[in-house]
Amino acid sequence: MIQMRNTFLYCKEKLEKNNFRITPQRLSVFCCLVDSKSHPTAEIIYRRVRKEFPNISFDTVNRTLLSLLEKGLIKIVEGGHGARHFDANLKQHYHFRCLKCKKIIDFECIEYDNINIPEDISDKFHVLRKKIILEGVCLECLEKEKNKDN
Amino acid sequence: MIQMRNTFLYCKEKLEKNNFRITPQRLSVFCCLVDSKSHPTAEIIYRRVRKEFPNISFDTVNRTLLSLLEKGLIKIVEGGHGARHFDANLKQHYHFRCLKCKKIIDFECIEYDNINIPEDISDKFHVLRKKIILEGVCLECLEKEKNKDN
DNA sequence: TGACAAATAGTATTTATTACTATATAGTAA
DNA sequence: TTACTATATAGTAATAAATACTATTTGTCA
Repeated sequence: MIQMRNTFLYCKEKLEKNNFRITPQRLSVFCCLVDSKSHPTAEIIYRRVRKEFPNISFDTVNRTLLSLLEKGLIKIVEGGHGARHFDANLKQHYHFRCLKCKKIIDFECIEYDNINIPEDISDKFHVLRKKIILEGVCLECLEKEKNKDN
Repeated sequence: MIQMRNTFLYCKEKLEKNNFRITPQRLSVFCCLVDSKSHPTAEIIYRRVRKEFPNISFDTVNRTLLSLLEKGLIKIVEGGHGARHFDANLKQHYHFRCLKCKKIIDFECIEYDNINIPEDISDKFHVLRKKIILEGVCLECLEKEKNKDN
């Protein structure tokens, strides 16, 4: 994310621009995700926000995430299994998924930024975005495999 | 799929090569998916196979799909929502997803086949495959939108 | 043909997602 | 500052998807 002065101000501004009411819960959920370097699930965000708002409900967290998603303020990172992950990094980027430990790594790539949309697709569909996911095994998991075999 | 003599023989052969026991249920599930042009969910396959095996259990269908997946005989097509979809088309191809009606369209693309793996990724990970998903709105849904507005 | 590892049916459990309703609150305008 | 109202929230329930369990059955191979 373009080096921001302050998560709180960034979030507040974004919410205002998108006609959201500024509630402490909503700000907290949004800030929590923006500050997160990984890709938390709704459940994880729920647990974190509860430290600040002990009786926030899961529904509020989830609903907030879905409404932020709808306005394009956050994105979903598909894990390929289990609960969905959220991501507040709006800069074009791609993901590597480890099939063993399920970790998801972000990366940027100019080549990928510039790939074309095939004509037979752009003829028939209005393409809004692209997702590129590389799948494989991370070095840690490869090591573990090796040790097992010996 | 490379024009196959016969779905049944194709499936049987693949199962044998991968040390699967040849059970009628397993063959039926696999054939059902291979014959499907779309990307059915486990639930859909379950309903279809039940016509042939009225008391097959959902667990058997799902377990079969997961074991085929593990051996690389089939793939998962992520819908981005709801239940996961399966695909027996092993030829490298990509997907367009309509964000409105959720339909998933296959397409092939030589440019995409040839994109490189960034060095900083191939250094740190053992990449096995890539997924490219284009997202947007299909023409049918665009039309529906227009009609609504008027 | 008999033995046995593996697969299945039937069902239960867990996990993830979405929905509901009474109450509370942010934003607005008097 | 206060009162109003649409929206958001807490608490909980319901639905949907994925996985797990066990007694029984069935492929496979000797």
